[in-house]
Amino acid sequence: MRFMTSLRFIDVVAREGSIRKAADKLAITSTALNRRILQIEEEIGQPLFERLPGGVRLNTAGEIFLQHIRSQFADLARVQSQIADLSGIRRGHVRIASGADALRRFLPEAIATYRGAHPAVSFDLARCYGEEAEARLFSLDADIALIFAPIRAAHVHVAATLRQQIHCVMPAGHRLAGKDTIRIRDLSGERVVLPTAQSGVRQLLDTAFLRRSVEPDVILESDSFEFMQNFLHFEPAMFFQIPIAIDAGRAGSGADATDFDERLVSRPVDMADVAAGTLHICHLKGRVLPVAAAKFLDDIITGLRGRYSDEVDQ
Amino acid sequence: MRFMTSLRFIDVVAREGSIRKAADKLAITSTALNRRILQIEEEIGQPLFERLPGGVRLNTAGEIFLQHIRSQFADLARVQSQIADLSGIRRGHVRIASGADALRRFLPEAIATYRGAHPAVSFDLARCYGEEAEARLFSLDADIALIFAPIRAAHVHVAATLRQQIHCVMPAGHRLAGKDTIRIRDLSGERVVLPTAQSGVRQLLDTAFLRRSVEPDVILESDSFEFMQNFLHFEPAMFFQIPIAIDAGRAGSGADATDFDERLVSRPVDMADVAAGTLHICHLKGRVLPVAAAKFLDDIITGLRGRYSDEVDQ
DNA sequence: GGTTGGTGATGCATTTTTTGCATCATGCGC
DNA sequence: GCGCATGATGCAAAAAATGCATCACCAACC
Repeated sequence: MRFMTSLRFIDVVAREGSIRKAADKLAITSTALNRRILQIEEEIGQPLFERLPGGVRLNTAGEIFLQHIRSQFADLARVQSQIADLSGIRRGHVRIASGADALRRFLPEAIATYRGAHPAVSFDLARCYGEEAEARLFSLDADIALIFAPIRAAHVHVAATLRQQIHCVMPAGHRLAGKDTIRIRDLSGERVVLPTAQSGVRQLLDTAFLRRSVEPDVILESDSFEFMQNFLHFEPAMFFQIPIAIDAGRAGSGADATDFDERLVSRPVDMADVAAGTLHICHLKGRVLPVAAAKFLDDIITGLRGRYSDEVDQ
Repeated sequence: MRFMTSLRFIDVVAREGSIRKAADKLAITSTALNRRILQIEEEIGQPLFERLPGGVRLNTAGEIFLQHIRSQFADLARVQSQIADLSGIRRGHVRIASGADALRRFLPEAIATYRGAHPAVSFDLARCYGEEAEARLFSLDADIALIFAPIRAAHVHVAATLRQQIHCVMPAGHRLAGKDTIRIRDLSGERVVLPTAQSGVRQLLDTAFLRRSVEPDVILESDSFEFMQNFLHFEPAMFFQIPIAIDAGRAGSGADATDFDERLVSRPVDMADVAAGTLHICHLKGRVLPVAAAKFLDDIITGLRGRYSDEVDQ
């Protein structure tokens, strides 16, 4: 889009914090970029950046203008997908910000299913924690966010929620593997691997341990499910996750997904000890999503409702 | 705004229905304009106009894209006014679509008052009937509309309403001038001047005449209050209007404005005969108005509430 | 049926704009 | 004070937009 280049340049400069770095990234000279910015500032009638010795930074006017630029880009993408839609080719691009939970099994299958129906739609998947996911919605870097944590910002619209009980995962031979549900007090002194502090699962667990005055033996912290799962093959510890990280979420699959590592078992934590957390499926409030994103959002909500009808809301 | 020119060109071409005419209006050659349009169509990946022997017309993709362009312009104006606002100079531009009623006394004073406080704000005032006013909101050619008629379109947000009883205006010596309220049956055979069929006042009157089976002697139709008012100096007829067309709407002025022609009197039509109409003060639903427009809207609603507290809603 | 007057599209020379190079001025950290 | 980063600016080259002349097309009209 030729007529948008100058605006895109401003976005990049703002992100890089330096005209020269941005120029590198954009494969043009810093002088050309510098002059484009000076020109736009002149047209606006006010500077958008403050010049610091180490680079540039947006001033207030710049922040307002940048937000406008980003919304223009998002809107243009929506319009393009709408236009492409009328010619029958359902093409488009969907950008998702998701926590590691949903990203593991649920989204791969959901996206593959969607792409089966609409092969011209491409996806962009960013793994991030709640706060960053919200920021991505706001900066229009993501269309849809799946957040397993409380929603902080008022500008986020929650399209659907899914209640998820925390599960313990442990080797099949673990002394607690025989139980149907795990009580928090069973974990006292037990070797556990915790997710990172930013994760929603971790926050629920911390609350529970504190409330029940239980102190497990925390041998490791990780933000990678794959790592934790493989680690359990070598040391008989346990880690925690929510069902959506195990199930693919498709209707008809069993309580545990068929291909979940058979040497491990997953048992729910008793609801009396740890409250169920909530997976929020959201987008930016007041924003009209591109056709593809809106359709995909609709599809995953419908899919979840089919699989977990009781736990889905809105 | 250099980076918006191509988009503005598309808007003009769509309005003119011809590349050459648009080129004239834009003071460039048709070839340059033609190529800009071809280039954008190429960037979009689809034609936006269908080429007809007598010119061009938007196709569906073009209509979608044009709507996007207009919303971009409106949004840019808002952003600019927001930016200007931070530097203390409260500058801006407010575009109003209004019926003749409000345009007569109310808006001149309201605008003058506002400009007294914010001299850098300029105004644009288009006189039009209900449907056109709604269209102007939709095409983003107006920020605010004052419509004395039912709202038809769903995309219009009504910020406030003002109930207005219809009044008869007649020479002071008219045989009905002595009455406090006028009954519709009093008008049977009476010489009256009616507003044009599109006006909200006319529609209320037509209903009333029909319901009461009263047939006045319609000697004239006009859409100009000034004309009707002056006409009454020469022939003892009567015409109809709503209070806001007489009052300036300022708190503290009498029941009739001080400078209302003293050879004429205005008497309300009995409420049993003609229902009060509603003046709608509205803007486009979902749109964030520029600072100046939002402030002005707020001001006039506050002003009306002060003057007609009982009749103002929302 | 040819003519006229309108439309948008296109090749080529010209003008305008943008870009890149070299250089300057400035401020921070060592 | 020196080195090293930053953004700004003068000037020439490259790229893009523009204008002119012309073509192809269609509808209305004589």
